[in-house]
Amino acid sequence: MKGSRRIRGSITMAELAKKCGFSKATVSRALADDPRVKPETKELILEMAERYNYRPHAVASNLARRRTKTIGLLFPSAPRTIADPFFLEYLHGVSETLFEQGFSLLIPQLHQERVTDTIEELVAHRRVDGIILTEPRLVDERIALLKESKVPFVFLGSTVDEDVSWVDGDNRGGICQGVQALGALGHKRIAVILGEEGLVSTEKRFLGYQDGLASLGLELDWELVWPGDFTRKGGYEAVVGHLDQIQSGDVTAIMASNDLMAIGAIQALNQAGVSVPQQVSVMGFDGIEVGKYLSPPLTTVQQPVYNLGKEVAGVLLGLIAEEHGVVHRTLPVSIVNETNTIGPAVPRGAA
Amino acid sequence: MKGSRRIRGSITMAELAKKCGFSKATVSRALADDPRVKPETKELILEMAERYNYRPHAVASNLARRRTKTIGLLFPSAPRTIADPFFLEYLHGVSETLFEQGFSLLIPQLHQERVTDTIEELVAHRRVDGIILTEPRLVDERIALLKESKVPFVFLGSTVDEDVSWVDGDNRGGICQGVQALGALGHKRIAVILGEEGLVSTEKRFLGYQDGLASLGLELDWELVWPGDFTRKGGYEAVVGHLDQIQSGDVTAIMASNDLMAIGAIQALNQAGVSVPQQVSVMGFDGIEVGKYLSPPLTTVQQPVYNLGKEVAGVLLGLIAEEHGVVHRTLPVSIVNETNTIGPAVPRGAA
DNA sequence: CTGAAAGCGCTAACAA
DNA sequence: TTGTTAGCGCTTTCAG
Repeated sequence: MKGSRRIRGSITMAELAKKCGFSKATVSRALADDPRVKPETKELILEMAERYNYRPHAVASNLARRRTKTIGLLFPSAPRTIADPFFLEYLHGVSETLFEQGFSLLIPQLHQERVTDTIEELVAHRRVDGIILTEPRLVDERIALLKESKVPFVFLGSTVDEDVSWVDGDNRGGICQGVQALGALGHKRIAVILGEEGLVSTEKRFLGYQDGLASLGLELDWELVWPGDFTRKGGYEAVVGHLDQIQSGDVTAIMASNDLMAIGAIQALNQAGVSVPQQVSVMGFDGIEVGKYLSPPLTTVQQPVYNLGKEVAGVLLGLIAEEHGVVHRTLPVSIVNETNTIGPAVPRGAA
Repeated sequence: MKGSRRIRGSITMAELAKKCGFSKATVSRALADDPRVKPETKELILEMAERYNYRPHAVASNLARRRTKTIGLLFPSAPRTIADPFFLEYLHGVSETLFEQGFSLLIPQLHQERVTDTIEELVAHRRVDGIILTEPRLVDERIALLKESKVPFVFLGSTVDEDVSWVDGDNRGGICQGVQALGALGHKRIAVILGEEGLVSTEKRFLGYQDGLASLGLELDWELVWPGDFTRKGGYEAVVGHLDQIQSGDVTAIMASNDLMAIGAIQALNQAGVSVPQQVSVMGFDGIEVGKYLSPPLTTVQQPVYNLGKEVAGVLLGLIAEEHGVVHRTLPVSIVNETNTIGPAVPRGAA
C-alpha cells in the first residue's frame, strides 16, 4: 500500500517481470527477441505481455540506449517555405518511412537568419538521431557544422561536397528532356526561368537547359536566361519583366525551373492576353499535385516527389544503423501531360 | 580513467555540478530558475553552464518528469490526406506554436482502417502529452476513447460533444455569407456541393447554405444539393453528374463546401465548355493557397487556416498546463477575390 | 540461459 | 538555501 504510483496506463516492465517470475533483464531480452533466452521462456513472457497489455516506455528505453528515435527535418528558409506544395508531398514520403521504423519527426522552428543555430540546437541538445536537410547550396555552411557534429545527415538534393549523402531527382537530365520536347515542337527561342541563386539545384537545372539547347543545335542566348527564385511570384515577375520579348514573338517557349514558377508565368501570360499553349508554351519541373488543378494541367517534368521523401528517409536510417556509408542516389524523372501547356511553335514574325 | 563515457557532446549536469561545487539538485533548480536558490549561486551556475556549454538532456528530463514534450497530430484518413493543401497550411501554424514552447510533433502513421488503434498506441505507449485531431464526425468513436485515456486533446473543427475542446472557423456563417454574395449578384438557382458525409463540418456548412437561402428568400431545393466528399475529384464529379442542370441554364451558381471541390468543379465546367464566371459562378470555402494559383484566382470564403493551427496548438498547450478547461473557439472568416470566379447571374432561358 | 546490479541524466521529495 | 536520497523505466555488462 505504498500508494499507486501509476495513475493509469499500462503495466511497467518490472511489474511484468514479477508476474512472469523472471527478472527484468530476461523480460527485456525476451521482448527484444534476444536469442539468449529459452524459447519457452520467451513465449511465456510474450504471452503475459499480451495478456497484461504491456507497452514499452519509449522515453525510458531511449534514455537507456542513448538514442532519441527522432529525426530532425529542416525545411528551406525564405523565400520558399514549408507551405510550398513540393515539400508537402515530400514530407508525406519522409514521414511514412520514418514512422514505419518507429521514428518520430521533429520539425524545428527555424531561426530566422541563422540556420546554423537551429542545427546546433538539434545536435547539442541531443534532440535527434539524425537530420534531413533540403536544398544544398553551392557554398553551404551547414555541412561543415554537421560533419563536425557527427550526427548522421542526408540532403534532399545533390551537394557539391562528395562525402555527403544525398538523394535527388535527375535535375540536369530532366530539364534537358524538357527542352528537347520543346525543341521537338519546333521551338527555337526557348527562355529559361532560373531558380534561386546559390542553390545547387538551380545550377544543375541551368546546366540541363544548356544541354538541351546543345542537343538541339541551339546557342545559349543570355537574353533568354531570366532570373527567378523558385516561387510563384518569381515566375510571374520573370514573365512580366520580359513581356516585350514574348509579345514581339521572339520567345515562343518557356522552360521554368520549377512548377511554381511555371504557374506564375502562366498567370502573367494570361493576364497579358497571351494564350498558353497556343502562343507560348510553358513547361514546368517537379510535377507537384497542384499543377494538375490547372486548366489545362501543367506540362512538366515529373519528379518522384513522394519517393524522394521515402528514399531520403531510408538513406538516413541506413546511415544511423551504420548499414552503409555515404550514398548518392539519383532518381529518374519523366515528362507528364505532354500536350497541355506546350504546343507547336507558331512563328509570329518579329519582322 | 574509467573510460570516457561520453563520446562527444556537451557536459552532463553531474559534471557541471562538480565544477560548480554544488549538488546536482541545486544546479537543477538554478537552471529551472527556482526561487529557492540564492541569486549569487544561481548566477554562478548559469555562468558555468554557459562556459562549459552545458545542454540539458531533454529525454532524461522528460523521463524524470513523466512527460514527453511531444504532441501527436492526427490527420484525416481517406479520402483526404496529409497532402491536402489545407492541412499543410494548418500544419504550419500548429508546428510553429508547438516549437515555440519546446514541443515536438509526432505525426503517426495511420492505421488504415482503425483510427482508434492509432490513438490507442499513442496513449498506451505514452508517446505524447496531448493529441490534436481533425474533422470530428457526427458520431465519433475517437472521442470516447480519448476521454477515457485522460490524455488532453483538441479538435480542429467543432464537435457535437459539448465537453470536448475545439477550434474552428465559422463554417455556418461563412457559407451563409458566400451564398448571400451570390444572391446579391442576382443568382436564384444556387447549387451546393456537400462535403464528406458524416462530418460535423459538412453538416454545418450545409446549414450555412440553408441560412443563406433563407436570408435571400429562396426555398431549399434538393435538386440543387449535390453530394461531395471534400476532394477535388468529388467536386469534379458532382458537376459532371449534374451537367444537364447547368447546361439548361437552370443552375447559375455553385457554392462548393471547400476549395478543392470548387477547383474540381471549375475544371469540369471548363471541360464542358462552360465559362466561369461568365456562365456559372463558383465559390469555394477555405481560402487555400493554391486557389490563388488559378487564373483567375478562386473566389472563396477565407478561413484563417494558419491561425486555426496556432489556436488549436495553443488551446492544447493550455489544457496540458491545466490553465483552463474545455474551450470552444470560433474564428471569423471572410470572402476573398470577390469578383473572380463569381459574376452576375445571366439568365439563359430554360424555356 | 538467467539474474543482480549499475547506470542513462535528470527531477523531486524529504531532510538538514 | 542546499544536499541526500530515491527513483523515472529500461538496457546492459558481468557473473553464475
